Amino acid sequence: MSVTNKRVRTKQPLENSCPAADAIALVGAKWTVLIIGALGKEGKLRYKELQRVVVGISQRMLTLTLKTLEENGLVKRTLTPAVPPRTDYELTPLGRSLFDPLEALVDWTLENRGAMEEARRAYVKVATKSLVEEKVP
Amino acid sequence: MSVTNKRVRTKQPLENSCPAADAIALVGAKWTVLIIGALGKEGKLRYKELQRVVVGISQRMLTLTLKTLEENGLVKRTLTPAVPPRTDYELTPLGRSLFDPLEALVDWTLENRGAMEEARRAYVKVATKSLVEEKVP
DNA sequence: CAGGATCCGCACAGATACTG
DNA sequence: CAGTATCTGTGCGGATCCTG
Repeated sequence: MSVTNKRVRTKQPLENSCPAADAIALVGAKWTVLIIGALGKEGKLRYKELQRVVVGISQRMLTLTLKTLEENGLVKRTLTPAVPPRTDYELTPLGRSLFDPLEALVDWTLENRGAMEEARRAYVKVATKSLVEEKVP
Repeated sequence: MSVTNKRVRTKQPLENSCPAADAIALVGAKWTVLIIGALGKEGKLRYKELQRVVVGISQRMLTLTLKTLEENGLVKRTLTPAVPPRTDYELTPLGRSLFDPLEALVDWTLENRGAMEEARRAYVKVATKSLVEEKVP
């Protein structure tokens, strides 16, 4: 195939459930959120800069996700042919309109991350209680 | 293991990237969005009702996702022992607070679904143009 | 520098059958 | 009814090497 590999989120076998299930899957995808976030805050970025900002992403996933985002009209790719080739990525108006609701979601997770972790530890405690209280009298 | 299988979103090898990357992964997961959405709109629902509302979900994913959501304090499970066993699920205050930003995201996808599809078709057109214009003169 | 191509593990998720 | 247990495939995603 022409791209590094297959597309991200290609499968959409459950159109019947929610009509936007696949769109949610794309929009809520891990790297999508981080890339849109990066481009939304930093503005226009080159390939390498994105790779540095979005820590931990592999070249493959960066290229792949960017390609998918470009395909869906969320990101604009500007190729400047030069001796060292230069490619800039920026949000389209559509991509920028996604930034706000996405940031709201990110803000939520940042605020309630602690509460979730606390709930998780509390859950583990009760779950293992019946076992613990016999093994550790 | 005590649960049907392994947990959803168990791996989190990239804590270093964004501190909320895993939380985003959980919160943005396909079934999470649909279940929170269902419980947010319908209120308290039983297991079977959820399975009917969230069309296309398997018993496994329903149980698994609910378990994860309960573990993270987003969903409260109320078990009523009876002749036909009855289990109700509802959002916790934390879960309800997630509903708004999540709905904003869903609304965005519903509004811009068309624009994305259009961009996708336009993208395919230019991508295959060089091929098409020679094979179909 | 900005990707493309390929190999491959492993978690996600579906289908099915079985319990309390 | 409300789950659990198991077997299985599919494709996401990382690592590595290669090109214009």
